[in-house]
Amino acid sequence: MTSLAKNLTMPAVNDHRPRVAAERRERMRRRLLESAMIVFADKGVGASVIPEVVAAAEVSQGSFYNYFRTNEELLAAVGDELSGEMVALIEAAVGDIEDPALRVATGMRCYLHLARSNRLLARFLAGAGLHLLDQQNAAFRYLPADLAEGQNRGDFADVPLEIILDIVAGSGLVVIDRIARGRTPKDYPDKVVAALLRTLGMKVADAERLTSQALPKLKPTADSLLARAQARATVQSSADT
Amino acid sequence: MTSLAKNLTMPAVNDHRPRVAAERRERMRRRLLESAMIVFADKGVGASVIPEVVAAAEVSQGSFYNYFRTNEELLAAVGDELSGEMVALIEAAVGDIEDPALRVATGMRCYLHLARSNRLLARFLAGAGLHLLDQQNAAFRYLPADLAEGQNRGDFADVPLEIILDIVAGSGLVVIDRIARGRTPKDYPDKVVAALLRTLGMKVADAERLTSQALPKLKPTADSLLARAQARATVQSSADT
Amino acid sequence: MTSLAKNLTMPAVNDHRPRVAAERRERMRRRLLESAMIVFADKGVGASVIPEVVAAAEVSQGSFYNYFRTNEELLAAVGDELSGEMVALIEAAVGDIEDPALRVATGMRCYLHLARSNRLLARFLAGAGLHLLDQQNAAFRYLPADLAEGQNRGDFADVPLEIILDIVAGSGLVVIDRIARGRTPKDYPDKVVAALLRTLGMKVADAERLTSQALPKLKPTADSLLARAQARATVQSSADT
Amino acid sequence: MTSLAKNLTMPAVNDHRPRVAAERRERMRRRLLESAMIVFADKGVGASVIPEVVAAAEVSQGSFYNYFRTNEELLAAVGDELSGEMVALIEAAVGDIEDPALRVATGMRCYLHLARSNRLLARFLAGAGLHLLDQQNAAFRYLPADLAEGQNRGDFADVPLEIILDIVAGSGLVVIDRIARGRTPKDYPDKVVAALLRTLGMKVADAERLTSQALPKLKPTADSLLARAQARATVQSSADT
DNA sequence: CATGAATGAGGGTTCATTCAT
DNA sequence: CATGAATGAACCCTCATTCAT
Repeated sequence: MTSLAKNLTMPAVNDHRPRVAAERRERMRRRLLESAMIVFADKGVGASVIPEVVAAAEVSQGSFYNYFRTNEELLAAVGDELSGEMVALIEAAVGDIEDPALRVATGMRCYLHLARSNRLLARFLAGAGLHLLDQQNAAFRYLPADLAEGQNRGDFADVPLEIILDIVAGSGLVVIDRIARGRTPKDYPDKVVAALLRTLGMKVADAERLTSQALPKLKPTADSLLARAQARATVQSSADT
Repeated sequence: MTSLAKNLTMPAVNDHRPRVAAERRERMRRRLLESAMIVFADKGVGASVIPEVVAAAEVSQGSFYNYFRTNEELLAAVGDELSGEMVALIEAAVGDIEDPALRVATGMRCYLHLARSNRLLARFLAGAGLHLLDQQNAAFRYLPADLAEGQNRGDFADVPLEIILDIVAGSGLVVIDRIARGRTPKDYPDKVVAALLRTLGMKVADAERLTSQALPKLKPTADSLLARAQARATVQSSADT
Repeated sequence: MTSLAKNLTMPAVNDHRPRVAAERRERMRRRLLESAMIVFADKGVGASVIPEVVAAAEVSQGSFYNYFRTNEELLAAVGDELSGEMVALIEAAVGDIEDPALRVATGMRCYLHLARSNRLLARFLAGAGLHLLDQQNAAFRYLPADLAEGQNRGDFADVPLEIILDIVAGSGLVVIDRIARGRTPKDYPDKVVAALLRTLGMKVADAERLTSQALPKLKPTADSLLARAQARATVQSSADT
Repeated sequence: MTSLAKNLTMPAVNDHRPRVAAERRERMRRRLLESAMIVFADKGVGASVIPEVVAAAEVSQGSFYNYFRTNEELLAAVGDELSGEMVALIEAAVGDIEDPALRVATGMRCYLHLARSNRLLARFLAGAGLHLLDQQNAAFRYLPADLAEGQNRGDFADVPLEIILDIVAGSGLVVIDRIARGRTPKDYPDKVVAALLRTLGMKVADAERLTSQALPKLKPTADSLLARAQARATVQSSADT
């Protein structure tokens, strides 16, 4: 690229500084989000993370307040970012599935498998408990419509869907807590989802069939919060030992 | 030794002193537990209740430490007491039921209805989140055996019970959170339990049938923590308005 | 003893109760002093002994205040009692010695050997530091006169005695601290006293001679604070291991 | 890189910001050390100085913990600083003296005279009691070697030096306590040192001769902790009257 | 915008002391 | 007198937040 081309595509030479500044700002924000996710996963969302976050991010106390004003704002930011990344991953995996029952089943399996392959995520979500149920739980952006569609097609029985949603949310929480704590078998998520399909009125065998197909790989991109925080957390905890 | 001699050597058999002291101590402990339950219900289980508990109980800070040494000890005491009271109430209601499926269904309905009729309890349990799942959740003392029995008799399908337990726990949590938050229809608990019976592999109609029978009244005694704390909390919140 | 004889020697039957009471009171006081000596030896005289003292003495908090009103009063009582016992023991051992220089030397050796054979005493005195220098330091009731007498007879050089007293006091303190801390050779006290005789202007050889004679045994009676507290402390610390 | 280029790429070389910050931090630290020395001198080393130090330094409680984390750390810092200043002063005064006996004698005299001319120092050291004997007591960095040298040259008798060190330490403590408490004659330190030389086996006359020479002035610099704390303490105690 | 010191509020805990029984 | 619960003052410490540089 010649310097002429450069001048054509980029506004002006004195726009250089602001852009660099914006990039630096963005890098900083991401460092903070990574650290925050790790610390929230460690200590839960209830309490006093700022000191540890700034320490982990190697940032001054004062700087923190240039990015987030309260604990809650920080938590919300982490929750939003994670929610977005999870939805994107799962959407990519299930968007093409026509059958609503299979789409629901596969989506839920993806969600749980994702947590199972990213322990930091599981610990964060478990630590968040009921705090993030509405915003973050990817489920609730798509699930209602899919369930209704499945019900219309007769795949699910005629049961009240709001109650299904509550049960799905609660199951997700406890199941992810179990995943966060320790060793769960590889097919644990699948069995949970099969059970939830039964809750929807499916027969045992049908539920089993819908949850035993191979799943697509869910791979967060290298610059995602999911990937970066997981990497850092892994490094740290091995360093601890 | 004649009773005359006894009167000469022992100063009037005033063994009522220890007894009255023990009673006072017990009353104080109960005052603290009531206040603690109320405060936990307000602020959640995670953090810093002692100052508020002390204020609510109108007791000095120092006194608190004559009874409980940490936040956790206090929480455990409240949890134990509530757990005991709930188990006693529910046991009384379902102990005589022979059919395991009906017993499970009725027990769960009692649990949720109890929370629905005692908002303070619901708020406490919701605030406790995952913290008390093992100890307090009355469910897990009886549920496993009842489920196994039901499965043996063929009332439930042949599904993995550990997963059922996770789903029951999670559902309980979120459902109670919803109850704690606001207006839920009178039959909300029953519908939830019907859904959980489906999770166990029951047919829709059977599940419905098992959850539509009249329930026995669950009435905590007047000196129970459930009743006393609820009474105090109601008084306070009306006073607040 | 017949009951007649009893009536003759003892004031009257209704004096019986007060005497018993006084004895109980005295026993209690001694229990407290023992415990206090042990606790002071453990934690030093500076701080917060009352809770541990009442625990060690197995007495209620309230009772304590029937005997001592403050920390200092308690410390003073222990100091007085120990001081008295030590003076009595040492006086018994050196009272008959005519030669003032030998009397001084032997007295000081007794003092240090006593501390060396009663580690609890050493730890108490070391912990007391400068707090008890005037009252407790047995030395200062007799030393001035003995020193003056020795100086008059020409055994000691013509040196200012107040300064000698300061040095003796200070040496005593640090030496006892060393004894309290750990292993000191058996003749450590003797060498210290020899050094102090040199401070008084004696020749090296003379000092050595005066401090190498056999010492009388110093044996606290079984009901002395020295003996009882030492016994209890030994029991406790072996129980700890 | 020319200095022109430098000016373009680096924002005005404002590396004075860190420097001025470090200076402010250092001033604060010194304020705290001054106050701490004064408070330790008042209440002794054992206990609970932080609130008073904070008050004396007119600093918030929170600030204190930006500098020292515990009572002990604070004490150690004061002790280290004082130790360093005292050693420097005395070293300057005696470093050139060839004769070991004279060096020892002069060093000890300096130490005591310094305490006598700085009552705050005397009170601090007396309050420290046995706590700082090893670290702070300037003596013990140089004394052993000097004593050994003197012994080799035949200036001191052949006596066990460890015992001498104990006696010197103890004497120092009690003597400084006396100085701290009240009026001592101007030559009190000299007489003490003469006595200690006798302890080393010197003749009365020799000891006297070595301790009667004029001493160099020991003048702490105006920005030393010794000088500044003394100044502040004097101001305060006159203000109290 | 980054920095990091200063702040003050708040929480946790211990202890000497009092007092009803 | 013995008891032990109740008290409140005092201490230790952490943290969110602000602000000068």
